[in-house]
Amino acid sequence: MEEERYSHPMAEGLTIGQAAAFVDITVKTVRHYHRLGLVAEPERDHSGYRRYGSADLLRLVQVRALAGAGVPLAEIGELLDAEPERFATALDDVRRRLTEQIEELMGRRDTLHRLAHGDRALLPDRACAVLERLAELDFSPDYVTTQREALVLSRALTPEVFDLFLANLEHRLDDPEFVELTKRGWEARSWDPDDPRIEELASAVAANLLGVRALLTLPAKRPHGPDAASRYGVVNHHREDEAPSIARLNGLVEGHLRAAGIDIPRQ
Amino acid sequence: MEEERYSHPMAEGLTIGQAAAFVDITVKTVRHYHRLGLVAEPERDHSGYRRYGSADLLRLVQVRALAGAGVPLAEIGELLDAEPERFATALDDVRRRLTEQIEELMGRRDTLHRLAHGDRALLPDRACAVLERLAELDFSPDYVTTQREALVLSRALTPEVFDLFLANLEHRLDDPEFVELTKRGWEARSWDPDDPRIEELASAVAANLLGVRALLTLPAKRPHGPDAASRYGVVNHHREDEAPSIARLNGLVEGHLRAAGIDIPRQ
DNA sequence: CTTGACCTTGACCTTGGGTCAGGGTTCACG
DNA sequence: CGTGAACCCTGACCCAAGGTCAAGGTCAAG
Repeated sequence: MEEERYSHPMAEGLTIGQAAAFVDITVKTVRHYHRLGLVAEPERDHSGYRRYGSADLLRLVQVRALAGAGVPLAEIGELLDAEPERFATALDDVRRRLTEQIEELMGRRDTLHRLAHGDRALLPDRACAVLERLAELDFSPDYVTTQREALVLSRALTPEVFDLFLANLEHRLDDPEFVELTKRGWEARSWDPDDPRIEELASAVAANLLGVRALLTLPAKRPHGPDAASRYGVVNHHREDEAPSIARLNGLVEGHLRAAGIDIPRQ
Repeated sequence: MEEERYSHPMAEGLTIGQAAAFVDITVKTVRHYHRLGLVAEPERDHSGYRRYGSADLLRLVQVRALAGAGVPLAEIGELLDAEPERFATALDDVRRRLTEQIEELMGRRDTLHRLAHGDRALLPDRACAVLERLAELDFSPDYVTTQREALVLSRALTPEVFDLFLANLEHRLDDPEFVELTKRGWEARSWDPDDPRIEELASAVAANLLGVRALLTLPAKRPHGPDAASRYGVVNHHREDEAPSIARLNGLVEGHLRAAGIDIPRQ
């Protein structure tokens, strides 16, 4: 009776396809595990097919459970061959890693949520409020967008002056003259860079700004490092390339302010 | 003043390293995004360095937010260039995917938790209870292990007989004679396969089993397909290769049962 | 005797980058 | 006015964890 069992070549175990279905993975994955030495190669039958016995299947189940939990394949081998206590410790480790991953993903989901509902991902609430106020004051959407971008850049590149920038916007928006001058400045985008009205406007803007000198004073703790200047440059001259007239306007205003003793970084 | 800006080659924007630090990624990653066309290559300065302006930085921030949320890089490009409403829909989609991922990870963590606390990942509670009972009845740990493996295999490979297998164990463990015979059977592992005591033991075991014929009747719904026999074989002859005497004992018991009219699959 | 479903090996593709090699640029210090 | 450190450039290869394709052998059923 038993000899018959061994003389029947087909019954010596499961084929790779059956074994793979057993642990719910693909045939290719099983072979991958063999190549990595994670699961020993089983005996082959007379035609070269792998034949899986119970021990192989159990091993596959164990490997799959760990791999499915995110344990790198390279670690699974030694882990399964370790003593029970080390195994238990390692399992706990894996569980902690999983928990961390879950929390990180939840954080990302929140970020995305905020991204979907405006710019709350990139800017603090105070800045969002200012942007909403800009829209209420009937500034053009393009202007609001440009200011939003400038805020984002300032926050990231020159955090020391971000608060100053924000405070400026917050306070100046209460000043109807400033609002009016700024809207006119935005219209200047379409002017010729040599338009004489630009100089006039620059003088008016500078005078208005100089009305509250406290808001023009950079913090004593000036930024450091050789890239400080280029960071200022990126923020200060954001989008100027789109409108040369604006570049000229800004340059003139800066000149006025410097002439009045205000410390404005060059570039 | 402005000419000076443009005549100063170094101030035309941030270098790749500064830009990368800005969005908190590596230089290599930024270049990777360029190669994928996700972020347009910025202008180069006179020495061939990439120089990043505000628009580039904003784009990098957006790309990073999406990539960080798990959106495949290949999709990010068209997503960012899509109209706002399609973008919003896509964002919602991404959020759903993230939620799914989180739930899957939590499921894995649970699985791992059960894996760490015994075999509850692989076996139903009823089976775990039986295994605990085996330990209480003072069966050797090796025997318990072997039975556990047999249960796992049976559940996966021959689910139609798994319940029968389990019911058998549950009921027979109340029978002191069965317990005694089984322990003796386990000791037979170390006997010579030709030991005459094996035949004796096989008769006793068969007689005991035949005491409750209901537990020996396979379900009418027998398994299907050409691999049914090999599946039975794997379960029935699990670990026999380790002890030829056990193989002989099992064979003899099967013979007795068949002689008594019990339907036992061959192989 | 053919058909279709398996099995075998081997070589290359994928994603999101990391690492190495070989060379050019810029900057601050002495 | 060097010189060293810290950048930058390109290009080529490497990783996990498999997937896909190719070219052929094997098996059971009609």
